[in-house]
Amino acid sequence: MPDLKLAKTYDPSAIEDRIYRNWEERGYFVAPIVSGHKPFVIMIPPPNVTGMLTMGHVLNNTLQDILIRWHRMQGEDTLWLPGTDHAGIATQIRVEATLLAEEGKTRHDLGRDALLERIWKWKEEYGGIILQQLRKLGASCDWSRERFTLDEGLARAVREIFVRLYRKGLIYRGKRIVNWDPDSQTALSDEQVEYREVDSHLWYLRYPLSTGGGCVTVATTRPETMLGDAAVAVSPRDERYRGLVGQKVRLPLCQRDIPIIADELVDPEFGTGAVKVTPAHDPNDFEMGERHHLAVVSVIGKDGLMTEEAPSKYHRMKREECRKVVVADLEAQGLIEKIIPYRHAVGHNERTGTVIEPLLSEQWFVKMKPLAEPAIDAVRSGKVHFHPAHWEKTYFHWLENVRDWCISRQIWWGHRIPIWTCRDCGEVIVATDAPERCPTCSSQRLEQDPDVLDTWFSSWLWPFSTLGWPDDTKDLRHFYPTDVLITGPDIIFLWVARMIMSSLEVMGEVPFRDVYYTGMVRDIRGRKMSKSLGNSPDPLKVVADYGADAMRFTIVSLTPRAGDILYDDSLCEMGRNFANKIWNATRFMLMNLEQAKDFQFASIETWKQPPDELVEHWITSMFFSTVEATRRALDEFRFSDAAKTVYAFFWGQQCDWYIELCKTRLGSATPEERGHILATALAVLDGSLRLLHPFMPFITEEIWQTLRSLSSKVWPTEYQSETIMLAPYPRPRPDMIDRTVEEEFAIFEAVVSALRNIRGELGIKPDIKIRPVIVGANAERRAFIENLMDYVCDLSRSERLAFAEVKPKGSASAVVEDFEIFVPLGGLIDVKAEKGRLAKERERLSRLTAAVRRKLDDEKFLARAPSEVVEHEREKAQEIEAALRKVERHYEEICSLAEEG
RNA sequence: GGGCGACUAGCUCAGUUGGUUAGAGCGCUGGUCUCACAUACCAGAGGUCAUAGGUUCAAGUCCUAUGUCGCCCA
Repeated sequence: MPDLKLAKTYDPSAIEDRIYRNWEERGYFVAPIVSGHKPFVIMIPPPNVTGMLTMGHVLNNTLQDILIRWHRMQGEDTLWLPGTDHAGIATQIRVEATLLAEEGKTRHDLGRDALLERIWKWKEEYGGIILQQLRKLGASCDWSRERFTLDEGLARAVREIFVRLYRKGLIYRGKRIVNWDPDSQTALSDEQVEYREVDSHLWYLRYPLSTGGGCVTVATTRPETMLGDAAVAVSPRDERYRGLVGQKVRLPLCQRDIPIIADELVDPEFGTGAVKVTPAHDPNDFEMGERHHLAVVSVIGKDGLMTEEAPSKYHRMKREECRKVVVADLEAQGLIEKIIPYRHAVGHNERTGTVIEPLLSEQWFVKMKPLAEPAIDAVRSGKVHFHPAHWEKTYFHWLENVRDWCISRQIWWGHRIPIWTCRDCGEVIVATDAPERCPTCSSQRLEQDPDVLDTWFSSWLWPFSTLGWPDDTKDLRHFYPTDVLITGPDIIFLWVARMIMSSLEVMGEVPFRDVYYTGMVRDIRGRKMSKSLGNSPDPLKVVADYGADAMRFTIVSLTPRAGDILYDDSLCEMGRNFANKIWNATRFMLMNLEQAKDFQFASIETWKQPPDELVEHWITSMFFSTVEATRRALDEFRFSDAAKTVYAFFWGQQCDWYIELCKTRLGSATPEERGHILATALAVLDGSLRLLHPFMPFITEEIWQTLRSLSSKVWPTEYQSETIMLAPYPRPRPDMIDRTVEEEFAIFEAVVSALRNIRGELGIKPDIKIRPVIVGANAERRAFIENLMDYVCDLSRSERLAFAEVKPKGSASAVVEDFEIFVPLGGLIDVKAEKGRLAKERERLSRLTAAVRRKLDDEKFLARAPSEVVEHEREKAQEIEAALRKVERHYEEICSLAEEG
């Protein structure tokens, strides 16, 4: 017999780590492969290897774990595959910073191989902390299948798809304007650039006409780039400048003559209608430059400093400084017409915040159009569903306007581009494995492209590369395609859309059927969590303070169906209190168990039929109603509904009513009866624990283990499972649901509530027993109440209820259904309080009556509303009006009593 | 500038295809240490559903406009 003396309050810190260790050691997380079994698979969105756990991760991973545990309990071959991505730029920057701080060296001092060695060492030592942190949440990931985007297997997948796309002509090299990060000294894709509103200025520059007479004024947000101007452009429809097109201006500070051109791209409304054209430093200008065959003058270099193509005065100036100097120089020459404050969007590196420089550069690109079309179809045709569905619009809009993807990065940490060039004959070789010699000239002097690939170029293969692709592995055959993806909408383009594209391209199948987008976790005032605001809670501290179950349950209950989630640590009290409630409900049963005899336990789902006893019949029906509602909510990704449904049952029904009623029953029970009562109560508890397990894995396991160890005799087959993790999730039993019993029980609840209301409102002391009288109950109702008499008395602290034809004088009163309850209070009655009570009730009923009458008096309503609705309104009117008449009579009597008194 | 979303009790949110008396948790007020739990129990107060129109017999729910806030794209 185990120690049943549970602590009075639940202490999660004492058990969570122990339970998790046990789960992991026993291999419960490892996904089995059983032929014929239905698999259920979720791939974790791999966090950065440099990452630390945030509340966003908590939300995201809790939802994944709920689905995973739910399906695992249904006997499916359930795989939740964890891992991290190598976060090319972020990781390299981090190690470089340490290198500089500790040794005063740059990466160039160290060289490529040595730096990579350092990064790997850093990764082994500090990388992937977040995966350790996930264990604290109770995440049931299959750690035996953990992957890293730089693993050899995933590296092969990256090279394989590169080669395939290259050979199909979908990967090409091109010279164009890219998003350049001058700090990290690398290109970025369009999706990695975040546009932020910045308060700046609009500078109006005067460019003198080469012929002498007059100036053209251009407006610009970037005066320093004027050194690289190749033209001035106006709209072809702009009358103001018609005569000037074809003429030239003399570019100040450079003394170059540049043409005035007309181009459709120019917005005549902007500034003066004339704009400067800098093909090397603006994507639109680059396009214009190509159309008009303009010179490309690169005045800003890859290091963010002014180049030698700029006049010598400005060489090696920082771009920010150069702006000031150029403006001052122009000012000195009287060439600044005006400067006005101007707010506009400036591209920043979304991770580091560095201001992006549009720069002409040669890079590798993926041609996206051919990949986008099947990806659009996949969602449009319903092969992939988005939840909430409105994200489909965003997805379509991006894919329909998709631009080519710049995939090369000028850093060292990442997948090296599998392209080699022969130094002797110039042959370009693309291969999955490093070639020995040039296939054309047999030279061994081959040089690999120095660049690496965008980290997302490995992440977009995640759903299948993690399972072994390009090999035909057992895992790939059994687990692909996956089922659900849970992620934030911020990476819908960076990741979700691209996974769909790559999967359709190489697997010919969608990577997942459902995508659930979480909201963003904000602070309680609705602000983004950020380091500088100091408003990001540490999830591990929350776990220490409240318990992982409490945090999980709270965050799931808080997550809305659409929109962000406003979070504060103190909200976790809700989850903590709930865990404590579960703990104490169990404690109650175990404390009573000691006196039970002939204890026979059977899982609630194995019962052949509903119990005969009314209370048990009712709680069984409520339980299976809850099972249905919970499963339906999970099916539809309504996580908070699911959590609240179980909560409402456990607390509102099981604890507030069922257990309270058990107390009454146990009070007068024989030892044999006690055994039966408790076996039923424990069966309901067992069922609700299994229902709750995906949400609160630790406490449910802890209690379940206690239940399991209670008896070696008669256990349901479910208990042959060593863990609740693998016990069956409660199955629906529609035959056990009885709406009639649920409705009947509601009448019982109403009687008790009415009596409690009278006690509470009239301030009747708890130790005074009341003697209620029921008037006007028909034989059926009377029998029903007689049957539940002990319960009513206990819950309302009443003497045995009497039935009468005549109402007792000097009573407080209430109307329930079609009968009346009176509580004679003799001299004790507080007439004023009772008058107030009745007046309030009268008001309420009058308002309702008026509303119903308004409808029933409306001929159009009677004529046009469906007959059921009209009928329903009629019944409602009768009921309410009957109740109102009774309450009015009671009110008058109380008033006359007051006069007598 | 274009698109998307949100607006329901003091706070955070439910409210299924229009039709039971608009709900929950927290907070608040009053009462209880009632033998599982004061992280609890019992009772109560609190909402003209952002605003203005419209459709309909009927609108928190559908349509239009406006406002406020948030996100995405340009």
